Amino acid sequence: MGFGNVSERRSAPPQVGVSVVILALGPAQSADQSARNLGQGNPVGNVSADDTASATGRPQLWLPLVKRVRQPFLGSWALPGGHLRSDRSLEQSAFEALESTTALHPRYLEQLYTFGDPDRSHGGLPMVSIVYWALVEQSEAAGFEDGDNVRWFPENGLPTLAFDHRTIIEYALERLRSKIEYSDVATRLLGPTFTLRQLHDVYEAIAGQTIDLANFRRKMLASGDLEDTGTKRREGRQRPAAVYRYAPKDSAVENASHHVGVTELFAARHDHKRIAESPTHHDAEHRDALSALIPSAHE
Amino acid sequence: MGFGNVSERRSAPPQVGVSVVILALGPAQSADQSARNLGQGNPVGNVSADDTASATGRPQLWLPLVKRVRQPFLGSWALPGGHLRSDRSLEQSAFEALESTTALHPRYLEQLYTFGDPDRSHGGLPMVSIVYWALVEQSEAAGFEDGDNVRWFPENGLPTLAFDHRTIIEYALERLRSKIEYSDVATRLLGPTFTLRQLHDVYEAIAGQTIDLANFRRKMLASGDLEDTGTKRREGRQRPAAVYRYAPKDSAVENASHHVGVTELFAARHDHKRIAESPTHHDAEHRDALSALIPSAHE
DNA sequence: CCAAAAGTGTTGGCGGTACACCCATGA
DNA sequence: TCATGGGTGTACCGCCAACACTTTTGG
Repeated sequence: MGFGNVSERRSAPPQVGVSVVILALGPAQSADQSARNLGQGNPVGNVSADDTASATGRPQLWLPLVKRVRQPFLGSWALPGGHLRSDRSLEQSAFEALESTTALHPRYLEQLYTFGDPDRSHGGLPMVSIVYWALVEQSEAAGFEDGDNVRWFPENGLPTLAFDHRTIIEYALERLRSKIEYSDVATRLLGPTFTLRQLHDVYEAIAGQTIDLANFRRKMLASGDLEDTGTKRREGRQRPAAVYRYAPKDSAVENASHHVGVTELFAARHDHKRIAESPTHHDAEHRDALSALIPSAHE
Repeated sequence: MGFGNVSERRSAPPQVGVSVVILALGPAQSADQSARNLGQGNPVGNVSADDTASATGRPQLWLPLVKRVRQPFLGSWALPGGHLRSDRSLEQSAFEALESTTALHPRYLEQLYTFGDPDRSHGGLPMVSIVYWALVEQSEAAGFEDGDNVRWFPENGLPTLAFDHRTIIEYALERLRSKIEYSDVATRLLGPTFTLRQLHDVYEAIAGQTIDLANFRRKMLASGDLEDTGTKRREGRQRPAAVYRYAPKDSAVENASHHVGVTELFAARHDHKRIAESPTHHDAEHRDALSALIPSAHE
């Protein structure tokens, strides 16, 4: 493939693209399905321990991928993305890449990392990829209808991916696992209301480990960020559970950057950490629908 | 300045640059000096000798800036940086930008964020800036010698900065404050060996709050990542303190991704969080001196 | 030259909070 | 079977205090 000789490629500025890792909760996958999809991809991080998760019907992360229509990696699955236009912000570009892939509305959008090593192009032009990750609301099977070149895959059953997209997805999952510990991202994967059991299952699914339900319940209720809607919801055929809504108290005045105990210093806490991944745009004067998805809007 | 018409600029790919926020410990600044600097953005250079440093005791963060030699923002201070070449990795580019600014050796290098909003160019060409942040070893005054177009500024006495570089620096400081809670970045600001008092002062300086010395000592020693060198060092003229070296046990085999209690899930811990900011290059086969600075190298 | 003072290094204890683990009750 | 609440033991941390070691200072 002739993309010019070495010196030309060295002097030319790299291409800039924006890609998105889109994550949503989906049904648990049975063991054999998982085995089929796993193929030879050999998933890395995922803890061996609990295949019981699928048995219990615990939800699972799914993500949409698109089939490449050109070389290199023609026919391989890849992250949704597109070129960066000079008149678009990075968030807008990521949002557009997301919209063109799934009809679902993102409830969270955050920059993940920028990949730009020269050897990641694998025969293509040198490419800098600014990668975002997004959370979309749980879609009951309906949202998982696959388009022509779009297909949803379970997180532990990914196909062979183009470029370094496998690494990127693993990194996005790490970020999600990390961020669920101190932010409200878990609620972004559910609908506007949910039961504590649902929230608990999401935490367990993403963390990949069991979490004591009693302590989880106590902690969530004690956080003051959950509001009882007063209604009840029945998941199975047992006793209905109380339905909650995520409604952070904020209070905005009191917790600006006051005395943060040493506890906070060693054990990260909500407010302190939320800004860790995205800059605070102090000078932003207008918040539109897009910026409401971006974590900096919470500060 | 004719950069072409709107449609040309819209269709053209944006420029890609790599900038670095370089941080180092330096002497503390007295109150009036900092007030003076904050006032009209007039730097001190190295006027403030170490008398105030030893007086107030607690060290402070300093960072080098370069004076712009072209429009826009000609004459303003800005972050060190340069254009991204297609044959350089992002880390290499950041490292080169760092090297061209200060003779100090970085002990830490991590991608911070990528800024690419169209309105940040302020009359220049649209520019995507991939920003890294670096920690260099404490330099006793000697390292703070200013070059022609390079000058060190204390973190709380920054001049007026070009573009959105002020925001970027604030974000880097947030990242540092956040990361000091669960990683070893504090040791990167000190030399290879240090007393617990020194380490404690760094934590207090960055966190901006007092930390109980007894608990700090207990926690640090209990972490198992500090190794007693056996030697003693005297800071003032009192009893000498034990000198430690950062030497993580790692053990690599045992702590891969085992049972992480719910404690870890809500209160972030070392190993779990360390990967939160930078991807793990599972396929990297060769680690050179540069990659030893990158957090992923610790995984 | 010696003793007390001064200043920091180092260790221990007490109390409160948060979490792991376990149990009880009721729908 | 699951929702909801409670209970106990342990580990960590904020806070306070005591002791150990080295130098300075006043006789």
